[in-house]
Amino acid sequence: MSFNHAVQATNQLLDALPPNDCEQLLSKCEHIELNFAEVLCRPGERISHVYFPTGSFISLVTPVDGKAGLEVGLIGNEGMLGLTLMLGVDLAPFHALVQGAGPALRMTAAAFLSELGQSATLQQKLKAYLYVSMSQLAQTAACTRFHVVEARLARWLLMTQDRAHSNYFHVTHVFLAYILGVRRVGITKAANALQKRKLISYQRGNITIIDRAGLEAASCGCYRADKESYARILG
Amino acid sequence: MSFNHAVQATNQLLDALPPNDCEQLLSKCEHIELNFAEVLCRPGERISHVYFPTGSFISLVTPVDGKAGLEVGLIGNEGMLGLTLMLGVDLAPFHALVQGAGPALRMTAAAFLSELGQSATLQQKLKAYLYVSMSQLAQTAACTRFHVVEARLARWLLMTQDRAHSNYFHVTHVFLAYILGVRRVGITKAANALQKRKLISYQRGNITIIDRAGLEAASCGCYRADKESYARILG
DNA sequence: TGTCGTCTGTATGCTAGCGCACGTAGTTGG
DNA sequence: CCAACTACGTGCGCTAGCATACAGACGACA
Repeated sequence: MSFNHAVQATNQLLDALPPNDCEQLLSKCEHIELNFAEVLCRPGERISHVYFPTGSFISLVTPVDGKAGLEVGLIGNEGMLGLTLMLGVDLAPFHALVQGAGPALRMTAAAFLSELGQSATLQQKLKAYLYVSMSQLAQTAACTRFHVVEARLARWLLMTQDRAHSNYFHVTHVFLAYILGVRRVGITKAANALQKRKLISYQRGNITIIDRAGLEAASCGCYRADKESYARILG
Repeated sequence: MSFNHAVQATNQLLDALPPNDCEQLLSKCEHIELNFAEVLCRPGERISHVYFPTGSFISLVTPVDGKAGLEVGLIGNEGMLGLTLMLGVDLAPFHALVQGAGPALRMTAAAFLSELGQSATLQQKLKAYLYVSMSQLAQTAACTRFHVVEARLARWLLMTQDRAHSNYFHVTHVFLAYILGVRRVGITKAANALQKRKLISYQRGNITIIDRAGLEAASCGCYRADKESYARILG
């Protein structure tokens, strides 16, 4: 089966820059391919590179009590990984793992910081993106506390569909359980419920979104809230 | 009963600045008194002032589904409110309400931004503080998901004791329930359990921490994690 | 001193999600 | 073609926390 990504050539943060800045930045980037489940950084470790996903997407997970975890961010071609470098701290705050394989642009931390000093527009954009990331982190915290697994799953599928730029992607129940901080069985039940309602189809990790509108209705308001937050600040 | 605050004269972020920068900043501040339960800003609204608590502390709450809420940050004299201004966005991301009455330093948003441009040290400190705030936000998200109310309450009491600079402070069960995103009855039970274990004493909103070490043992690891995060980045 | 409002304690029935264990269906590979 | 592995489905007993309701306790103030 083909993965059918409508791969985006570039990254929205970079696209928004003046042509000169953008070209300059691209000249410092290398094109790489991210592999599924690849770990790009671990909490507390040095950040060696920043990543601008183009056709891939990355999950930020905060580990808890050694074993469990909770996703606190999802980065597609609308964002970047390594943002915290611009706060003058070169330690990664979260676990970053590749959720959707595909192309990305990569840059060394040093090059990134140097470029950041050159382009005021880049700086401004990234600050805005950081603000949005914080808002979404808080939103996720609240969502995780108050909403049932089924709604949270629906939200996650929508967010992922947006970042995969495809109605098809691959992710197992075990993985989802880790991401959402619940048991695998909880995901199985929720996914089944969504499937019975003809919103998605699901077999051995291959997810297809069938009814996007229905899925939005099944999700909690957090999905919409996130989109609005993004649009208001970066739109 | 006296509130017995060992009131700190100043704010740690300001104290860490070179004397000149600090004086300059203080000259732009006004000394004010924050009242209990006072709302300093609402999500989506313009930020008019930034606040540096000295003897007071402030709770950041993200509202959810109109009614409920969840605390995503706690600001004492180790931090400040209005940090996001330095990201070039003048909209408040959260609800800020005064949790502990007392003195604070206040500055207009415009003055803050202007001063920020003058002092590189201030900028660097605040960026580091922002990084820590983000880490703690993620920690709170995970904590809220995985830890039981009793442990979360213990953590909150410790965090608050640190910021109140006193083993005595005032907060009702209803308030705590809102902050921790649980029912009031859940707080009642948890607080009772802690009281029976002689870790705190509690009557009509008047809390006294009796056994700090015991409380630390009763809390989840998140309290320690937060402190370590703060110490590593800002210590 | 009584009354009212605020704060805390307790009871009952309910549900989402947990831990554990086992069963089943596709997939891969010798 | 069989074995091993991966991924999904189900069942059972359990617990934390939910919603609601009501009762007692303390304090302020008339």
